[in-house]
Amino acid sequence: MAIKIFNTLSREKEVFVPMEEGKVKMYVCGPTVYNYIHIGNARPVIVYDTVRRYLQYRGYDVTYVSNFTDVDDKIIKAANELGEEVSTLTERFINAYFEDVTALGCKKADAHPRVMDHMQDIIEFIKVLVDKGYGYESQGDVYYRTRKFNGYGKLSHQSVDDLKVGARIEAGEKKEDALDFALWKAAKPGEISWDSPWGAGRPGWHIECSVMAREHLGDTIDIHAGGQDLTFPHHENEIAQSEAHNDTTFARYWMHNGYINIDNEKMSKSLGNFVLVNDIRQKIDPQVLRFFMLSVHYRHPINFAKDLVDAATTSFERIKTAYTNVKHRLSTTTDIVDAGDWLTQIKEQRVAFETAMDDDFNTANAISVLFELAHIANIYLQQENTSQDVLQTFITTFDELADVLGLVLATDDLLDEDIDQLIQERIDARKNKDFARSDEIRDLLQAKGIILEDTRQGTRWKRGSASE
RNA sequence: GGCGGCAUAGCCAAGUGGUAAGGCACAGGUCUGCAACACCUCUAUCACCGGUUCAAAUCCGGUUGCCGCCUCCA
Repeated sequence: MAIKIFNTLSREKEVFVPMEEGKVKMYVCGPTVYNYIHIGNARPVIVYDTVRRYLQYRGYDVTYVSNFTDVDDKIIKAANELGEEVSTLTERFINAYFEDVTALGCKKADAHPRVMDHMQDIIEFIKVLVDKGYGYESQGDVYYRTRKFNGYGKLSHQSVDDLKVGARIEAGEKKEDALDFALWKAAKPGEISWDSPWGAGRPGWHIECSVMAREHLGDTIDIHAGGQDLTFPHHENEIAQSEAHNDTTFARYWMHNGYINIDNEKMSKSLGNFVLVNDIRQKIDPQVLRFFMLSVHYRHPINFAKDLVDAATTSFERIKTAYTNVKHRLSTTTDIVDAGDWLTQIKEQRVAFETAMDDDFNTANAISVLFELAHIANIYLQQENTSQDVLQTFITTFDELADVLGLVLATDDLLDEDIDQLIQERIDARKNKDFARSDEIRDLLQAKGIILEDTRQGTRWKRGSASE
């Protein structure tokens, strides 16, 4: 089965065929680092990390690049307000970014290029655009001549004339056309700036991605991804810049993820409903956040609300419990019986998982396969005798499929000595039918977040939320 | 004005022509010393109207409601 990707360019699911067999070049637009990231920023990071993981699971050698925008108006503003150097500020939030997304189970990209480090490349790139007639200087600014580029509007499926209706024309316009956008902005007094053939200034917002994608991945990349809102103008402009410069296709597959709402409202500063990953992950298990995000198809909107996250916590728990219970059985029994058709059943689930992921990374369905696997495992655990082979295959399958989603089902299995002792004491108490003492210990441990479950194979425990 | 998305059970959410996955919650039952975990059973004709078809949640037309982009934005 082939992987299909919904390509914004064609607005259709297309069979994914990378340029070079077995290799995928992928670029994901990263954050502007002037604050902690919010959960809306986190969605693309999680989604495309999952895309990458699945491509790797499928055997592709993936080169994954995601940038940091560390030169920008908002950054300059924030730095001024805090009386901080721009680079100090960005360094701080880049570190925070890595902490946040690592907690969310995202692997680092192969490269995390920054605008600061590509200033010369950017200037060279703009020079070429100017030489080719796609760029023009105007009072220290350099603009891109959108009407000169034939394909302008092909990603957002808008004609240049339709776009023009909505374009804002500011007073003192220095552009030839309202649709033109800045490649280079002249520095205002006191601002951080770099020397260029057009005077001191800094890059426009869109040029960085064109340049860094090219520097790290080449003229053409396989997958370019980002949030839905980047389609226009950001990605449209990237195409205009790169294709005018490189004389070839910039990105072959464009992926765009949907938005996150908070309690059914758009997350916005005016509503004051921003949810920072850094805050929320102190309260909600980041693994649950990831599970929650992946439980909805990436192109659909997600509504972030406490009730829904609570439900996700319980749901995710079901899978983890099944996993833990299989492990418990594996460690407490040595029964050897024939595997029967169980291995086939497990295999079927793996195939179902792949089918779901092949279909434009349908993680919602992939997760439902995990539930199905958990269900089958639970039924298997009811068997009098089990096969080590089957149990182990359950574990391996759980591990591998969950890993594609960046989820970890294993929990640490170390207990404090005194807790271990209490569990032992309770086992003895139950043998002696001293249920009063037995229940007392169970309540005591539950208060500490240890949940006990008695089974035919003995007492097992798991961590849960500590009850008060 | 242009482009696009969404509307599926109490809640969340898949499904885009063949008669509604999965999860949470609820109810009944089994298991258990009790419980927990789990298992079994029960819970929808898919916003509305019309059309195409042997057959539509799924295609076409229309209506209503919500949302996004066109301006910094994941």
